[in-house]
Amino acid sequence: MGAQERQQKEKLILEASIKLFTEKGYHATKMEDVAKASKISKGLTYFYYKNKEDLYMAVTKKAFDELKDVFRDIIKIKGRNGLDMLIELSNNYFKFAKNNRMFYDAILNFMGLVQLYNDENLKSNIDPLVLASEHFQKLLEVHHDCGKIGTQMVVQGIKDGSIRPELQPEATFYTIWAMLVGYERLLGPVGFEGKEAKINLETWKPSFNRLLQDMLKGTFQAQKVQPVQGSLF
Amino acid sequence: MGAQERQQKEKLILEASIKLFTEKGYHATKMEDVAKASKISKGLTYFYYKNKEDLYMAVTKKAFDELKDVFRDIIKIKGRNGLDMLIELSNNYFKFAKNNRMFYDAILNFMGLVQLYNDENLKSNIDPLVLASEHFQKLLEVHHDCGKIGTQMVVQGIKDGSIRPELQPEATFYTIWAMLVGYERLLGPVGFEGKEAKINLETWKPSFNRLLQDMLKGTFQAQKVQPVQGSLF
DNA sequence: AAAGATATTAAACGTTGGTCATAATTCCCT
DNA sequence: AGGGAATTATGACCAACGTTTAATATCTTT
Repeated sequence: MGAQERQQKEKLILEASIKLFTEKGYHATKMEDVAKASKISKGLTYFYYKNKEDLYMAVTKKAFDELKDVFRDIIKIKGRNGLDMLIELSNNYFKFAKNNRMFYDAILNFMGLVQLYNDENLKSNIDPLVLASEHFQKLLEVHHDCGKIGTQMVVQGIKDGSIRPELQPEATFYTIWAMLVGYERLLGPVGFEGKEAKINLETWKPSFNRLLQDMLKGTFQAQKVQPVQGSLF
Repeated sequence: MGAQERQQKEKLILEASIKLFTEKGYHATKMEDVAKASKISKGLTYFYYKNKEDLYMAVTKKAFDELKDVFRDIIKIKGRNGLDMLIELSNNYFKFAKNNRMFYDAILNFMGLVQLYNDENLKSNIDPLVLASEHFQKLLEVHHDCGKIGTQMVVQGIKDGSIRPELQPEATFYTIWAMLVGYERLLGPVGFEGKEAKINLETWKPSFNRLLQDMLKGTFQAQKVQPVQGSLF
């Protein structure tokens, strides 16, 4: 069995675990379930992955890859200005979070891990085996890849005039991404009843797009807007 | 032992667990550790809390209470306009997340749970014992309390003229909160090296405050800003 | 084909969340 | 006060599950 076949087998286990994690969640999925679904013995999973959490890191890597595809699908289409790209990105980002919840949760979980990782006092809370694992290390390398693509969109927008030139591309994009993270987590599930309208991610989108435009084009100004639900700015 | 003393004992267990969760994290803290620290037997902890996760829900409730105090401390000081309140709130929010990481993580974890809870397909992923627990139910009731206080700040701002009157207070506040959530999670740990400056939560704050003002006052407009680090808008 | 490296298994281990039978303590009624 | 019911408390026990290990099979190389 060469490196090729080994990768094949790793992939088999990985995909079985993705299926199970998605269906039942991380905790409800037992290592034996993964083994059974991969048609191997339980022990062998520990030959390919250091432990359950390491396996989850591999899943997380896959999650970032998928998210990166969302970013790439947008930037690869030519003939659109940067601002429009960012607006579509935001829509697709929410779609991704909704349709790939397990992946998205893995990404957020990793962001939490990074917080521990960057705090010397808390680093010890991370399982040493995970810390040392190649999957985790790889994630530390690549978890800004999406940010890099997004930054390109801002650069593009500045070039084509759809975004104010005095903005710092990288910082600007991370600001937008931070908004997306917050919106999804806080408003995605809420759907609470405001006094004037039902508020949820769907009714919010127009407001968000508007905010984005105002921020990036610098055209924000007080104006009469109809008090229609979702029309925040 | 009346209801009073029962509460006392619950509190004892709760505080022991808070201490341990904070020190070692949820998973590294064993129920026996909690029992030992509370000077009771392990079995008894299951008399007062349905299971470990239920105990964690009680901790989460405490976390929300603490966060609510942050909100209240700001609104109770009179003589400031709504916009200034929101700006100070954002500063204190980040401080809270940093200085009470375990609590803050509990809050974010609960937000994730709410996502499952509101999706009929995923509701079953929540432990039935937790679903039925009074602590979880209570959380469902109160987890918007902070939002209500924040909304009051916007209302106040509209009244005193520091915030544009056409904004919907509730929707506006949740937009701000969503930003805070995203900033903290995404940028808090990052501290990455941008091309022009080191970017982290600290250098970001001025930009964020500026963004807040522009959004709420409607004074956003293209203008020359020095390309100083952190001065995004 | 022997030696060595790699892959695979089944069984065993150790930890730990959760349960249970039982005991101690408190409460309440006559 | 006495006795029985209700409550509070214990710690041994169990089952589940992540992880390890020792033994075996398979492939690779020389």
